[in-house]
This record gives sequence, C-alpha cells and structure tokens, in this order.
Amino acid sequence: MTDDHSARHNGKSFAEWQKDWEMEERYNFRTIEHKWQKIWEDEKTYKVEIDKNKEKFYVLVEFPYPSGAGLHVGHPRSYTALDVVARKKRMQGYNVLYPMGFDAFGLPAENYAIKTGVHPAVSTRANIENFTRQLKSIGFSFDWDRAISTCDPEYYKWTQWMFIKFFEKGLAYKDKIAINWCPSCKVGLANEEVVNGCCERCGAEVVRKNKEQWMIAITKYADRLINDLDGLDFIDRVKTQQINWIGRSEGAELDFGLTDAAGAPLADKKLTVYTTRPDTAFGVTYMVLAPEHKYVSELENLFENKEEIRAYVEAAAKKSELQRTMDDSKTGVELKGIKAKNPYNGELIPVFISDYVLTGYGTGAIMAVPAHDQRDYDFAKAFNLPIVQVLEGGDISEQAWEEDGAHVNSGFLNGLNKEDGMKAAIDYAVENNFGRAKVNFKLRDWVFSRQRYWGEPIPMVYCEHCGWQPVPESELPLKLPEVPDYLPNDEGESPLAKAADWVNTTCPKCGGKARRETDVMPNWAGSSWYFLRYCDPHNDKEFASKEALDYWMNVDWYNGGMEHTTLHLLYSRFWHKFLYDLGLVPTKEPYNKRTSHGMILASNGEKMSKSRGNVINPDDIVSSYGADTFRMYEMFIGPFDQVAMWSDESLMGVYRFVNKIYGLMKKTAPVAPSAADLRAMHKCILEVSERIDQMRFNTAVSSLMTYVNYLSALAEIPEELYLTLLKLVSPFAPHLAEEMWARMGKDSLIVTESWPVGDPKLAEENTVTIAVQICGKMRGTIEMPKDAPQAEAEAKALALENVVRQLSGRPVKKIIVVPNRIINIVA
RNA sequence: GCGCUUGUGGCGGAACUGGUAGACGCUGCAGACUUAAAAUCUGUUGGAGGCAACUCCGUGCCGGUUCGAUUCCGGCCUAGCGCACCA
Repeated sequence: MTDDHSARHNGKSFAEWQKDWEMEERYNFRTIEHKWQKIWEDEKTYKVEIDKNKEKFYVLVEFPYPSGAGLHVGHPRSYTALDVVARKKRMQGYNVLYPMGFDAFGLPAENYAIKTGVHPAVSTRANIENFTRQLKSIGFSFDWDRAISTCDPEYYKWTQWMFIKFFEKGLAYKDKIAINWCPSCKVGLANEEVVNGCCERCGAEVVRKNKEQWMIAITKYADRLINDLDGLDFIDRVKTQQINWIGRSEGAELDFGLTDAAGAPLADKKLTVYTTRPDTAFGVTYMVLAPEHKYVSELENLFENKEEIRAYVEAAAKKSELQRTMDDSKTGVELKGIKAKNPYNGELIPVFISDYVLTGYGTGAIMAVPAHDQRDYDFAKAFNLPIVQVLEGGDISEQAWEEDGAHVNSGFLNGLNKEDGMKAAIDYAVENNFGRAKVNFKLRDWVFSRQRYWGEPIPMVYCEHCGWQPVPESELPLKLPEVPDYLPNDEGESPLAKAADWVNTTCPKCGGKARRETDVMPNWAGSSWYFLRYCDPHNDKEFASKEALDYWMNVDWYNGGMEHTTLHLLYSRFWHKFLYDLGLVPTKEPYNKRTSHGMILASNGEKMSKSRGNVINPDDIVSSYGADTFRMYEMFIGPFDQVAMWSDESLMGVYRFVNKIYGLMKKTAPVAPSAADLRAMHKCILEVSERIDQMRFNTAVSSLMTYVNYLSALAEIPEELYLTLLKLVSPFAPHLAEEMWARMGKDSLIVTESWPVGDPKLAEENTVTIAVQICGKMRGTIEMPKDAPQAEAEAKALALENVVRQLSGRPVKKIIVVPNRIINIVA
C-alpha cells in the first residue's frame, strides 16, 4: 500500500475538482485507466491468501489458449461477467479467488513452428505476454501472482505425475484402436481435429487406421459422471448434454452359438451381442458383425467366399469417416459357411458383415430384428431377408415398427408388454446360461496419445523385458526435448521420435535398454486439473497443499463455453473424481455451479473470423472508448447466456452513459436525500444486487441507467446517492468508480468498500397505479395509496368514466382484485 | 433422425411464481444551443382509425385452459447449436 493516499485524488479538494471541470471537456479514460491499473498492480489489490476468518468464494473462467491473434471480443464477455461477480462478492466481504492462466499447449503454435521454424515455446511466450497485456488493459481483478501456464515444466510435472497415477491404478493403458488418420499429413488426428470428415489442416478426407494409443478409462466413471450431476447447480442444457453424451442404456448381452454350414456347433465359438430389446429376440432373422470384428479373421478358414469378404473389409477400412456415416444405404457380405443359432427358438440364421455395425459400441455385433429397427429393416430389404413381426402395431410391409406393442410370434413372451417381456427374456437367458443384463454407454475411453510435439511428454518407458514402466517421480518433469523439426515422420510417429538421445534410455526397473514413449498428451490434459493448481500455484512439493485445497475448493462458480461440455468439462470432472478416489482432493466434484456464455457475432449475425475480416479487436475499443465502456457494453449487449450481435451504435450509447456518470459529480452537494431519492437508490441497489447474482447483467445495467436518469433530473444530487452509484457501478466500470470515489475525497479504494445493502421498505412506492380491466381488457387506471382498502379501490374503479360507459348498465358478475395491481370487472 | 435452445416495435432487448406488453439502450423524427457542423440537451417514436375522449389490432402459426396468456397445455412452423447407423 502507498502511504500517501492523497495521490489517488492528486491532492486536489472536491471544490478544486469542481472548478476544474470546465477544463475537462470529456472524461479522460486513458489517463484514469492507466492510473488505477498501476495502483492496483503496485498495491497488489487483488492478491488473495488463505484467510480462515473470511468465507471464501472461488470464481473461475476457462483460461484461454494464447493464440497469435490475441484476445477477441468473445473472451472478455465471460471474463467481465465473472469479474463483476468477483468484485461484488469481494465488496460483500468474501475472500475471493479469481485467477487466470493459459492453456498453452496446442496445435496452432506447432503449425506456426512448422511454417516458420520459430520454436513453439518462443511464440507461446510472446503470445502469453500479449494476452496478459490485453487482459490487464481491461482491468480484470485477477490475482496475477497465481497465473499459470500448462506448458511450464513446473506445471506439467504434475500433469505427468497424475498420468502415472492413472497408470498405476490401471486406468491408463495402451490399446490398438482405430484412429483418425490423415493420409496427406501422415498424422493421427483427434476427433476435434476432424471437420466434416476431413483434416482440419489440409482438407484431405480422413480414414481410420489402427494404431497403438494410450487410453484412459473414463468409462469406468460413466455412472458416477451421470449420477453426481444431481446435486450440482449446472444449467440444465449442460447436464442434459453430458447425460446424452455418456449415453447410458440398459439391455442385455446374449450369446448366440455358431455352427458350420451343416448346422454342427463350433466348439467355444459364441457370438455375443448387445441389445436393448432382448424381448424381441424371436424376431431375429440374421446377425451382423462389424467388418473389424475378430471372428472375421479368426474364422476365415470356414468361409466359402473369402475373397468377397476380404474385399469388403478392405473397402470398409479405406472408406472415409465421412462416407461411412453419411451413406445410409446398407451394404454387406454374408459369411457363407457359418450360421448362428438363436438361443430362444433354436433357429439357424445367416451371419453378415456390414459397416453399419460399429466396432466400438457394445460387442461390435448385433442381432438383427428387421421388423422393429429401421436400419435392420433397410438391410433386410436390400438382401431379401425375412422380416418377422414380434410386436403388435404399425405396417411391417411399409417400414419397421419402432414403437411398443404386445408381443406376438414370441413363444413364452406372447401377450406380454415391453416391461414384462424384457424381464422374462433376460430371466430366461440367465437360467439357460446364455445371457445377462448389461448396461452400456456411448461414452468411449479417452484417446490420450497425440503424434505431436507441443504437448506434455507421456512419462512412460518401454522395456523389452519389463514392458511399460513409468518414469520415476524423481525424474519429473520429463521435459520436452529439442527436435530438428516438428513434422511427423512417414509412419505417423511423433516428432519426438527424431530426438534419438532422448528416446533411447534405460529401463527404470531393470536398467536395460529401453525407449521412451514419443507421443504426447492431448491439450485437454493440462486443463483437467488447473483449477486445483490455482489454489497453490507455487508449490514444488505437491500439486497443491491439502490446506489450500481444503480452504479453496470447490470452485463456487465456473463459467465457460458450451463447446467444452462434452470435452473439458467432462474430462475434468472425471479427473477430479479420480484424484478424489486417491484421497488427493477433498471433494468428489470440482464445480458447484456451471454457467455458459453466448457467443458474440459480428453486426450482420455472422461469426467473427479472420477470413471474413469482421473481427473486432478489444484493443481498438479500449483505446477509442476505454475499458470501462467496453466492459459495460459487453454486459449490456444482451442476455449473457445467449448469442449477441456486436453493434457500434449500442456501444456509443453505453459510452454516453459512462460519461454521464462522470459528469454527474459536478451536481453533487452535501444535502439530505428526500424519500423519493432514497426510494430510487434502494430500488437500484436491490435490482443490481439481485440481477448480478442471477447472471442478468444486461438488466443490471438497465437499472443503473434508470437510476442515473433519475439523478440527472435532480438539481442537486445528495452525495450519498452519488457515492452509492459509484459502488454499484464499480464492478462494471472499476476505473471510473475508483477515480470518482477519490475525487469525492475518499482515501480508500472503492474495491475495499462494502457493497450497499438495499432496504425493501425504503424502496417501496407509497402510491400505486392500479390497472382497471373489464373482462381482462384494460379500460383505465386509478391512483391509490399502497395497500388501500379493497372496497375503496373497487368503488373508485367502478366510478371511472370509461368504465361506466363500457359497462353501459350491464350487471357486474364479479370483481377480481390483485392487490396493488389489477381490478378486473367481469360483466 | 435424436437432444437442447430460440422466435416480442425500424433494431438489441424488458416483463417477478399467469396480472397495465414494449423497461433500458440504439435508430428515426421534431426542437434548443451553434454562423454551421459535431458533441450535448429537450420532446416524440408498435400498427390502424379519430379533432379529441377513446376504439380496434398486435409477443412465429392453429387450437385449448383461465376473469385474464409473451408466460401454462396440445399440435405445427422457423432459426441456431450439439450429437449422429449407439443396436
């Protein structure tokens, strides 16, 4: 803290300021904003420490990827909104943690390096500096001492440490799975790097390729990720989107025996399928395997049409993801030489392969019930297979009947409804030892390997003798090595494979020759636990101390984009639960409340993008109108959770409003407020407080405008009214509020002042305007003292000239009264 | 196809648990100040009719519940986002 507080008001008295007014035509936001940003920085105004005497409040916004383009106007929308929340909470006496950092690993820096040769660490550092400068220029109340960056070895040391925990607990494993492969870039792509089935970078169509990948078993947590949403204050669409994404379904696994063409059973060969409708098993007329199913190669010797099958499998593998999902016509090949035996009715049915069956879901094989599944129906029609109706309803000659109906043609299930049929079918399967109830999820395990450079090295070593071994904790962080270039090689190996000195190492277990893993982690890794690091960012012994976690966790309010709902938000909830299971964090969920902001579009409703040339740079707005106007406008632009369109005209309106607040000071005077003055003030306090809590920032600003309009109309503004205005404005326009607070002769910082408390009694009007309706149609209004006797109000309403004319002698049937609001005469 | 969200003046948007639709801001129009313009200030601004008092219409469309519906219910339509052959 500086000792000379008078520096804040430049040593001038209030009277001197008022005299100087004529000199200052217009509010000089540049000087004012620089001045206060420097004071906040010098005094570390927003630095927080654990203080057990105060209740904590942890406000979090998603940290940005520091791109070369800098901030766009979308970022500050949520940063400002939560800054408003943080500032208000601080003034309400909470110990507020509002941190910021950088999600700094990622593709753009690496692509930039491939193009220019500039090391990603260098360009990233420059970008972080630029972002920091921009964020500071907008006046956010972040505790900059806690800033972190995921690409900092001191940070990713712990990301790697946690990966090893996943490995130790058996949740990180290596598996050969089909990944998205760009044949032109010769690189594996993450799902999020595939746009409409094409490579995001070069536009080539993406194909599937089997590759060994590190996987993390998020599916083990699927049930808990759904169930634990229950107690959380997340906006509904986030909850439903996560639930749909996890995609829990209940059904059964059924084993179908396999036979050769003559019907002789193949020993030990069972075809297991997953179905949500085991009760329709009497309608099964054929089976389908995914082309990648293990039996396709395992049983090859039995097939009579080997060539045809091989050709189909190859074609399916070559098919792009795009072709495979877009093309809903059904193709396939029968596996001639084998049959399946339906365990419910003993029928022998043909077995096909087709790419409409997915390898990653269920068992990669289905029992086809063409009468009651449209996809099976289409396939049956294409291959001329029988269609047996087992549920009543619909017209099977036209299309599949996918609704419910009583069971028919179904042996012991006949006549049962869906619920009873399901139970009977599963019971029968269990008794006869060919099936079991089974819950399935759409959620897949998390593909955790990227054949890239700019990410956290996966801290694993492969030894011929000992298999995969984690790097010892004492060797963490395992730092990224220098490489000659950042391009992946022809086998699709990560650029790290080129750093031979780094790759060749010794086995931590046996000391023999070993090779390091050369894939790196996805950029979702570092962001999965960053909110924990903010609690204790400089700790070099632990990722965060127990004391810090106990005090600061959970995040009380977390805001971020809807696009992260099924990625970052889900991953981080999972990651946190894993740490909870290890006893490393105190809570089973990380975030108490989750909200989401809408995007900001260009004024014509288009997305802002470099190629369209319609991007608005916050720097320009800040330098032309000031940070306070920019912040206030971003809050006023529209409902926070919905898309909004940028408008220069509306920005001007807010600029005028901010100037008005500045200009009002010269009308302040040491006079006592009237009852009407207090009413306006308390109304504003109540509205602004409530609307900030409810995330309705646009109407909070409206309330401030209404109050300012009231003050403008006064000849003299009682000081109390203006000082209260400054406090209410301070979360939105902190620089101006501090400046005017100082000019009003205050030595304190307004951020350390207490938030005003509204008194509903004082905010109440003492006369009310009551609408008078006849049969619900407005016919006039009457002025009454608040809570006047009902009879008086009714009499006055009935006496209204227009009411008498409209009624024209009709008898009044009844009168409905809503006290202080409405008198509705039913005639 | 499935899930979610949205639809209100010339524009962005208000309206609490069903109770005076259009707060607040922008734009437009008229006026004040100015030699003039900018800036600022004042008034006005959903549509139609009327000198006026007032009246009629009006919250995507059709219907329903209600004394009363932007709000609740049923059925459609539009736009946006997400997922997508999930058995």
